[in-house]
Amino acid sequence: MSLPHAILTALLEKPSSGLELTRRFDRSIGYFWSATHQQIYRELGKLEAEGHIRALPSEQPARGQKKSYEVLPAGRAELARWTAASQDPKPHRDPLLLRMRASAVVGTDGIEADLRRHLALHREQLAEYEEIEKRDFPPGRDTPQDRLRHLVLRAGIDLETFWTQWLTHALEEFGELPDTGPA
Amino acid sequence: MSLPHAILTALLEKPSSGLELTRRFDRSIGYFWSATHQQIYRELGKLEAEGHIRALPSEQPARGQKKSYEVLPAGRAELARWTAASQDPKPHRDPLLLRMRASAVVGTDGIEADLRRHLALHREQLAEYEEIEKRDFPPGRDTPQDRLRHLVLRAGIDLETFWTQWLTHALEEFGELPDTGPA
DNA sequence: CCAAACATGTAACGGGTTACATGATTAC
DNA sequence: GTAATCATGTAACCCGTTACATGTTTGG
Repeated sequence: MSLPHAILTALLEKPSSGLELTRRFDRSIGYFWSATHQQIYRELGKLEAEGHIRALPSEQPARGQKKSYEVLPAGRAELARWTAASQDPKPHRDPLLLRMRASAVVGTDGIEADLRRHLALHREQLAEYEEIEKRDFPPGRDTPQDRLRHLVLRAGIDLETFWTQWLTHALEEFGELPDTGPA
Repeated sequence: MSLPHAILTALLEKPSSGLELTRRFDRSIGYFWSATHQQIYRELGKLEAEGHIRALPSEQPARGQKKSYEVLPAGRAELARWTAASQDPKPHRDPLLLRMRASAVVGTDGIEADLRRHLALHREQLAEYEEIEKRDFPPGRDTPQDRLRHLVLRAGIDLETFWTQWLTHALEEFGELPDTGPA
């Protein structure tokens, strides 16, 4: 039950249409909660039906017409409730680690190239985050809001740093590993 | 499409019944791919229908009776294919980071306690991983398989280390943060 | 014998993914 | 005017989650 709350947060930061939300989910918010436009439209419908958001009065007939939403007090209250509620951490699910474990059984042929590809992708993402940090959080001015958002970005940076280091280490091991074909 | 491959890996490491698999998914494999017994039974049925695994010949009538499976050559081939195939990294989805971002908008009331709880949980998990490392990967003896499995465990250790550090840092910030009520 | 634990399932639901459909606006 | 793009939506499928059902073995 996180998508509706991700949308409420985004709409509180700035009222938007479905497609604008989709674009924002490809950038900042999407860095730790992604969503496709289909999910977003479906969820916007639900949130409106529940009285958590409403369409800004311009009353277009619908299809093909831009429709912007804003958060209602009930929506803000629901978001505050959810944010403060205790939630158990969900177990990770990482296909790449699974493949590493599988390769210990069926052999490492072919996986090394993909490790390199992932390493390149994580390096790109890391560079992008660091660019954002430089641009949006220069030393000095920090409101409490800034500091919270910076913390979230730091999580992204540190996670990407971890992956680049781990993948580098893994590839070093592969260099020394005698080629294990299928057992 | 990872669960069937997680099961194939587990069965190759050691033929097992559904419940035994469920227990192993609560331990080692579950550290990066969790699954409930319902998922596992559903998937075992599919894998058997596809000819990737078969029940070990003891031919019990079914309900309440233990039924063990082993991997067939077709299953091993499918696992090798999947392991070597290129896969895009899936975007993260982390509710806690989402809540941090939401708390920048609706206020931080209530979230601090949950951050402490998560910190304690990640510390526990980290200690457990380090225990496993000490027990299963003593310095010295390392077959290629050992080194691959150790790499996977290191990923778990480093990820938990990241989270404990990040949460500690976040809680320090909270100590200095003037209480931001709902804006 | 009865309760607890073991062991295998079924059913319903919800969210995420993919493919497709359709109307409006803009650029050439 | 027509092709590309913008914008909103529908439909189907798969997987993960939760609740429940049912039979078997073991311990007291």
